[in-house]
Amino acid sequence: MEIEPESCRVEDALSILVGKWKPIILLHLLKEGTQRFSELKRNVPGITQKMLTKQLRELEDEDIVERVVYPQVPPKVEYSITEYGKSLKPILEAMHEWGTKHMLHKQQKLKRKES
Amino acid sequence: MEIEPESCRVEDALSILVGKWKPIILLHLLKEGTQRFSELKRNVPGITQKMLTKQLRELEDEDIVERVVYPQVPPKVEYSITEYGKSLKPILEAMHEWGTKHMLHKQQKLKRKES
DNA sequence: CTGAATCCAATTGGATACTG
DNA sequence: CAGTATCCAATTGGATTCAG
Repeated sequence: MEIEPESCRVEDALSILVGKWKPIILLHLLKEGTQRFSELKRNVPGITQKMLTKQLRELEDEDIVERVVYPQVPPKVEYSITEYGKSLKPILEAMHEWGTKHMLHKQQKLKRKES
Repeated sequence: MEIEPESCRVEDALSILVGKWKPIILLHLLKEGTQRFSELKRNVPGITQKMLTKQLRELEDEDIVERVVYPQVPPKVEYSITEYGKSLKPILEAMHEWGTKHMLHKQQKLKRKES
């Protein structure tokens, strides 16, 4: 089946995934299930609080991620993938698979250049 | 199958597709086959010469697009998707399909808010 | 613990003019 | 026709500080 360029919705899916940390955040939530803010922060090396908050908010706005606040002191906030969000899993897997092959492709290209 | 977040290659695939005009350029090349620079420019409404050049160069660097220059005056340059580049097609289709559903999802969410 | 606010650097995209 | 070059605006990401 052909996609008509005029009615292309690739960008709409793309915009959900772009953001320096979104794929890895999603993978963690898919793998470990519900996680607290601090757990995610620990699991995603290098991310700052601001960025983690921002990326989670954007995913929440698109109904990909659910945020549950426990009104207690100190605060406890849990994040998880929604059922709807899980529909992204095949796409993430396809991209991971393609990306893995592409890394090999680039390595081989580099080797050809060297010799 | 689970993707280990530590070895995630989603970003690598993502980086090929990101860029304001890349998906639509790829769709045109997939649909119409080989196209001249000026044809692409006409087919992608709103794009500037600079942007078209830049996006095509980036796709070429990743071996997704092939560029053939005919040494004549006035110049003629043809672009096409490589065989390797065609391996992206299933991903583009999956994203288009997901994106289409996501637009509906958002519309319905909006309607629920209104009522 | 979770996050908002501020300030700044880097990247990306666009308008325009010029060229072989 | 198919670019390059320059300048500028917008967006994105990061470091740091403050707060309930």
